[in-house]
Amino acid sequence: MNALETRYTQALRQGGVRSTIARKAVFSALCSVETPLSLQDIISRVEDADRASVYRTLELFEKLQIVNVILIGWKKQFELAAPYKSHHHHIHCEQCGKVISIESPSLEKLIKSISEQKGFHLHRHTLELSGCCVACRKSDEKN
Amino acid sequence: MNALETRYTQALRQGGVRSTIARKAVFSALCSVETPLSLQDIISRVEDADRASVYRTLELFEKLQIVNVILIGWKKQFELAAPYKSHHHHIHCEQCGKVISIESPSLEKLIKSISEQKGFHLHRHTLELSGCCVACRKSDEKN
DNA sequence: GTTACTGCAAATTGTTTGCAAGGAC
DNA sequence: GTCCTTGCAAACAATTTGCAGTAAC
Repeated sequence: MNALETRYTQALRQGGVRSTIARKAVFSALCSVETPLSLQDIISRVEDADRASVYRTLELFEKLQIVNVILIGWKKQFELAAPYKSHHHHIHCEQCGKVISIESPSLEKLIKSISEQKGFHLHRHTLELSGCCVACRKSDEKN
Repeated sequence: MNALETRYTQALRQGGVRSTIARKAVFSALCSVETPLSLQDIISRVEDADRASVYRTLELFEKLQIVNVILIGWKKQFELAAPYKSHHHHIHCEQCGKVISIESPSLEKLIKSISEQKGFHLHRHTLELSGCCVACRKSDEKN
């Protein structure tokens, strides 16, 4: 069992819930990819758990802050939250669908200070950018 | 017809689509509120349009950049985009559900410069914060 | 052994589609 | 008058729920 898995098991225990095969399967599916997955993606990758359990598991994981829900285009997608995966955001190309990650300490600092100004204690946040990548702009010029 | 409606009508024309009663009804519903609305909210507020038309209309509005789709908690929600409504983001309280708006030029500047660094031409972006507001923190302390 | 969790199947809710009729231009 | 758009109803897909059996602790 690696460090991530240990941390995951502890998180469940601290949340007062059991560590089960179905939950582990969902966690592993999310661990095995770099990009976010939709609910249907996860359901089709996870043989060891029923559809209903995947729904229940993701809802739980979101409460326990094991995963983040994000909206890419029109689709809700899931990915591991920090500290299971480093904290980051995404920018996705509307033309080719490519998704790349963004990490920016100064951005994080600014977001935190804005929420404090508003009197909030910040728990989580999501930022999604979309536009057109270099490659697509170049191929557009050619045509 | 006010300035917003004129702009809206022009946007449809420029998009090469017709200005219809159903579309106007959806637009008006979004104009009449301050906070974002879910699909079901919109369907129930709009008497003049069928469910199916609301779906088709929102898809169109998103393409034409008349509305933005955002994720608040688990729910996809819609609201008017700039310039129909000033560009802003949200912070919502996980306890009482209150949603307040955020406008920050320095944040916008930073986001723009980050996407340029990544070689992207930015079309749109969403930022959603969530946490706990002052009021809820105070009432928690009492209990 | 106890009780939380799961899978299954059914119920419910959300979304999309085809097509004839109606409305915008 | 043309053809885009709508409403309707039906098909389809996604999500939730109840419950008996199973597995975690």
